[in-house]
Amino acid sequence: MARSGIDDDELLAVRVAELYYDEDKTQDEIGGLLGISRWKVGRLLQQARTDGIVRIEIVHPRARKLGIERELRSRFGLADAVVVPNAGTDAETLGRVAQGAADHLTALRPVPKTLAVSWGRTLTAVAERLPDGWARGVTVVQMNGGVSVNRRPGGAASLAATIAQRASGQVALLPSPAILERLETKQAIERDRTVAGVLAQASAADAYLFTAGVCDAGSAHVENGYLSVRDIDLLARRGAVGDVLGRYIDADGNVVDPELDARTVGLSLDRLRAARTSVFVTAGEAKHDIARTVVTANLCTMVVTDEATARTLLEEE
Amino acid sequence: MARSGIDDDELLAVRVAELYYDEDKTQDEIGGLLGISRWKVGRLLQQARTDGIVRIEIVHPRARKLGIERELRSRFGLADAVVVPNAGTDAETLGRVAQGAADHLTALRPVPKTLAVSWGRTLTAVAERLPDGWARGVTVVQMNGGVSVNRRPGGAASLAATIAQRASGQVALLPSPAILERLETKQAIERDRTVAGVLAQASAADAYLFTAGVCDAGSAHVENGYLSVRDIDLLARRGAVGDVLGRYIDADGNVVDPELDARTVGLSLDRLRAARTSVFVTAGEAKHDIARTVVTANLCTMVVTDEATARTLLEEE
DNA sequence: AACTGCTCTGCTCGTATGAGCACGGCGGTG
DNA sequence: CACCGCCGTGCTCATACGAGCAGAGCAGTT
Repeated sequence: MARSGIDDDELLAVRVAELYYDEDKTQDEIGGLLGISRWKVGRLLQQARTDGIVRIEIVHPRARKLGIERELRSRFGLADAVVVPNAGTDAETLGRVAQGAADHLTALRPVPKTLAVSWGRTLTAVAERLPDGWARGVTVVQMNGGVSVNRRPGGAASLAATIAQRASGQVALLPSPAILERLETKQAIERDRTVAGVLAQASAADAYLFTAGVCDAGSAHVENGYLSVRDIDLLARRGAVGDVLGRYIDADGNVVDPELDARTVGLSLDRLRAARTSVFVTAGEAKHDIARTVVTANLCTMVVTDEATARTLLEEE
Repeated sequence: MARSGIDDDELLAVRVAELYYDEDKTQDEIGGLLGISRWKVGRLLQQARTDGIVRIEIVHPRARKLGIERELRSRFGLADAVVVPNAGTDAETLGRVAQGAADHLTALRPVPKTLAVSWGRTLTAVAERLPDGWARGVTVVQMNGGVSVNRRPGGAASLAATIAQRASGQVALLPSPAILERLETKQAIERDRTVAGVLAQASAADAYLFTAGVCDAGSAHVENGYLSVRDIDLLARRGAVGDVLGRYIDADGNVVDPELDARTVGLSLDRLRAARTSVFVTAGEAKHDIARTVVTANLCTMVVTDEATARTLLEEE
């Protein structure tokens, strides 16, 4: 049998770690027990930690991966990052990420006077988890068109309203479809006083909170009739990896179909890119590609996500 | 959504644990950062450890489960116990247990002058892992009959010889089958000077090293023709859970078939039970039942096994 | 209201621990 | 052989830490 590469010191480190962590002995006691100096015991413990013999893990739904967060910040020049451990199911993971985003938003300083939001299942989950009084007097503004104003709880309007209400603030809804069939209609809607006002407010927001969608037939845009399955297929063929604020982009962050983009109501990606504070929330493997795009194309200043997504982002490019 | 029972202090504990273990901050720093006293930080860390929020794990093939070992000792009044973590496969787990047994044997004090051994795949694995010079001048004696003297390496004889050789000692082989067809033959063999001498030596050994077999058709007794599949079936029907030194016993440790037992060559279970030092080595789920019997029937003073087996033993009876 | 028991807090103090340094052995080099 | 740099060791010293205590709040009881 081939000798495995187990060093003598390594074995000693294991013994020491057992005595220290499992048996709660002091380093001094261990030294006496094993016939080595207490300093060597300390060094072995350090070695055991760096070699991964001793693994310290924080097991909690609200736990965060600070090491990965640090890497994300430095690699992508982000102002902040929140990474939570994956759970057993995607739904649970989404819940954790949403909770992380809610916590992050609550702790965000300076507190935004105006917060622009997009919509989607992810943000709905975030809104649900914001505690009452997470902030005071925040005006919440929709920044892209979407499902109609009075919809089931969980719709775009309800989501924005919930966030505002729990901060005892106002909400400014954008009464417009996400994408219009004709350019002229879109231009007309944008000239509407209400719509123009909301967009102007969104443009001047202190902070942005948004998610991204994947480019597939299950998208909310298809579900709501803004796009057909054929449109999606065509976009994918042209390299689209997903959408941000209803705008479909390729892996480099460029708009795939400028004509379609011109018919899309909402803030421009350039405006988003210029924001001082924009929080991107994403969870799940399906969104890895679009997440990579959002982060590398500098569409956000902060990201909230799960560990698996974060690790994918950090894989050398 | 139902509020989960996550207490405020628990969240704080998670936060504290992250800063302490992931970020290597001091408790004082953390206190300043979170606006609590450093003593509270210390208390939260303790709480986090006892609540299982912080899990410290020693990941190494040679690692041991000292906590479980302690429980085994106190529950069953054992002189010592060695428990190693399970590996991915049964073969690997067996290797770890064997390594644990080899380490334990090497460290055994007082060093036995005479060591009686049984045989089996498990003990073969132990012998392989004993380092040269694990002891000096130990006489190794077989304590039950078995496969013939000169067999493939890994056979009963080779196993005992290996153990002796690596301790620069002598070996005393028991030249006898495990089970004889007729009682008279067995008695005749026992009268043989060599056999009687070896058995007497084994009877007076300072320490015993043995394993147990399960009662199924794959047993070495069937393989070697000492028992037929029908015999095994019959034994199982009469409550046998396995064999120790070739003697089949039920869950309470009683010999199942006295007539068969009388035809079995080797130390009696009572002699084994009376030993001051007897090390029982077992690995794998298949042997859980017989392992429980050996331990509860006081057939050993020390046990070496895997974590899964140990946990099974500790389940309330 | 006064009392009592309970929990939670922040403190004092002795101890355990980690950073940094000086020493000694060891192998390579002129 | 002397020399030198390197690694592993055990030390000094400052500091982080935990045990255990005393006081504050708080609810229930008389």
